[in-house]
Amino acid sequence: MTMERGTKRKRFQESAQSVKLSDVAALAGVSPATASRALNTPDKVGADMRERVRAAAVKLGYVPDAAARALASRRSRTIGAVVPTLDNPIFATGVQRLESRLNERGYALVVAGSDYRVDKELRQATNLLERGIEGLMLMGTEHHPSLYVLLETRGVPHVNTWVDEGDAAHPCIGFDNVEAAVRLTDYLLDLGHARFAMIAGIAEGNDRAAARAVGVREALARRGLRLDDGRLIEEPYGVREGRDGLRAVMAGPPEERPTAVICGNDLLAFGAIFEAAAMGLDVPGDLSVVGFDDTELSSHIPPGLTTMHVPSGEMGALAADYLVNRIEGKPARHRTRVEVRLVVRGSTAPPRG
Amino acid sequence: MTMERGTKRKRFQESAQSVKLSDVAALAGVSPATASRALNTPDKVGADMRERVRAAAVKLGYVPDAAARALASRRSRTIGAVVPTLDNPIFATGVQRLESRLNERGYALVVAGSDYRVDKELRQATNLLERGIEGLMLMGTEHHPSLYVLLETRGVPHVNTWVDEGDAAHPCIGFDNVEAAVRLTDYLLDLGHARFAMIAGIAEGNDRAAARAVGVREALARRGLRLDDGRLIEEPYGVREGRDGLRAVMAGPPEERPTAVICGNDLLAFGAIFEAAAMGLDVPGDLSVVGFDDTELSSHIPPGLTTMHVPSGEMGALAADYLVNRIEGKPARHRTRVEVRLVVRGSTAPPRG
DNA sequence: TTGTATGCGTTATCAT
DNA sequence: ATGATAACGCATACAA
Repeated sequence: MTMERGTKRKRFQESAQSVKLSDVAALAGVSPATASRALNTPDKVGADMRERVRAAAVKLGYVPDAAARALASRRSRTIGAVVPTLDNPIFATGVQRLESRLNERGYALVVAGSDYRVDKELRQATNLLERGIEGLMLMGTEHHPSLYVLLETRGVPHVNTWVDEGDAAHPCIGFDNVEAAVRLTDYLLDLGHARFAMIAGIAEGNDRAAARAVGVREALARRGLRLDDGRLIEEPYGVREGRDGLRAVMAGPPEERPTAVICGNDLLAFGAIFEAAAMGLDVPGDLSVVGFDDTELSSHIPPGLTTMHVPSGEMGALAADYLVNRIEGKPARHRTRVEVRLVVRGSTAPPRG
Repeated sequence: MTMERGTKRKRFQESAQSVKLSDVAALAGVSPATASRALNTPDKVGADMRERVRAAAVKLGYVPDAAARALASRRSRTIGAVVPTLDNPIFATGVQRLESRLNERGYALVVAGSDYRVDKELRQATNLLERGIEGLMLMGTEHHPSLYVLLETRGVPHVNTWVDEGDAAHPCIGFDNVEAAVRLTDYLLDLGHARFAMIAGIAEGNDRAAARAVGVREALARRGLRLDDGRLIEEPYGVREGRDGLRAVMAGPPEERPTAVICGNDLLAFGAIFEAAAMGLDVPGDLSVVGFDDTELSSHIPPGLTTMHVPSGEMGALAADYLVNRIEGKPARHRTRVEVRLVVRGSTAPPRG
């Protein structure tokens, strides 16, 4: 007994098989090649043809297979982003705008988190690269060396955001964190403050946090001042941590305490403000507090947080445009600086005396 | 003159050609099939073979082509999420944990935003589907009808999060927003409040926001109370909007004003608290304010926000597990409820009198 | 355990 | 302007 089989049969999983381009072509009575053209490059095909194919596609509910398309065209129309975490609202805003702009340009976004660790960042980026991303958005300038060679090797465009690399070693969209911190500190110095403390972010694995601390020290040094022992503490970005941090840097006899506390970001500053209140300290009467980033709450929280505004969303959108332009061979600025600006609100005042 | 040509040559773009599996196989002196197995299913191959291939892969810097792999295996190891926006920190946290868990399980995440619009949600989901996602996380229960048929047709697992669908029409991970709002309102009622106002989220395109308003009304109705004219206002989620909202619902003569304001989420509640202070109202002395979600700031902001805690991160992680389990044929609970709990802090007090 | 052959669905080359 | 047809790089059914 001979077993007859069709020439074509499903070989692997039977798959709730969806309609493919050849089905559309068949229904429209054209070749797959023409169907492909009708759908992707409508102007390179006759008007009637175009419509027949389109109609067939709609009728069958045709959905192109991205994998096949990517394999054949070597284009995934997907870009990747690896960010420290989405838990910081300021990063979330950046990713939000990145996706939004990417979407407008016809690209999808794959995100991955690094937890502020260069090794995990490398793993995640490798992962995304394997998945065929055509561009990569990174945060900061401090990356695993292997990451750059990987990117170079595969010829995948990338941008470092939240930083402005003076040597232009890599494409970047951002600002000089050192200089921004200097400006913030200068503002406080000009107000007359002389005793400072800083609640910084964790420098390890976070060049922006490190740079901000450097900027503060630099500005103080220029005026012959410094952060005394115990007046600089590093904390993970968070409100709870800001409270802890404030308590730590306010240790010691009242007359030696700082009159101004500079926080590595606004979350820390919120915590510092809350803790100051809990300690019976008046902000800005007894203590000035400044932050960094400028989140939605910063302008509303009493007494209003003086902070350095960082255009997070703008950087996300610019990163999207940069990457897509590079991918599509359009002109793209290698280095673009965004404006950070000091926003003065109620949390600062000249020291008494 | 005859033009001789090699049997194999590059046909399309010359492409900074990366090394492919066959290269690795050649170097290792095995067939591509064996190389594939050595890399993907190490246990189905000899130990020495395994090592030789691995070494060759490393030496050549082999990076698999996800598109080809996806096409051949019909597996992308990618899941998608379409969320209203990443700008709400509570959503960002959910996505963060989703990605984190997905990563642990070997999957990547593609995110897209819907801006609270079902039509955009459909477009985005379609997009992700075309890109080969194997699972989809959605928020809420109100989706475009076509979305469900699409998902059904392609046989792609999905979950609705932030909701608990009583009829179990679709897989879900979340809680009953109506009931949660009832509990929150009951708490206020038990305290003795009798004049209420609500600053709700925009119900259009947001079933969670709508459900919360329903819950508030329901709880009030059970005690013979209601939201008087002008005491219910819808605002987009935001601090600024919370301020505006408070001003609106506090209109009228003092003796008719509400003693309790229920906010659709914590951002609105923050705004309400700030605006109350600006109006010279003491919270909770003159006015009780409650929120919904419980963000990082809620426990720190003076006087402490009474709110319904929503385990956003947990839902993200559970969604990841659900989707991956479904994809990999492992058992997965169709409907899982997460616990929301009332967190009482300083922003509420019995009305005077 | 390993090799051989084929097909995944699409785009692009070439000829018409 | 349209149609054949060969890759794209990999994983799998099947034979050995």
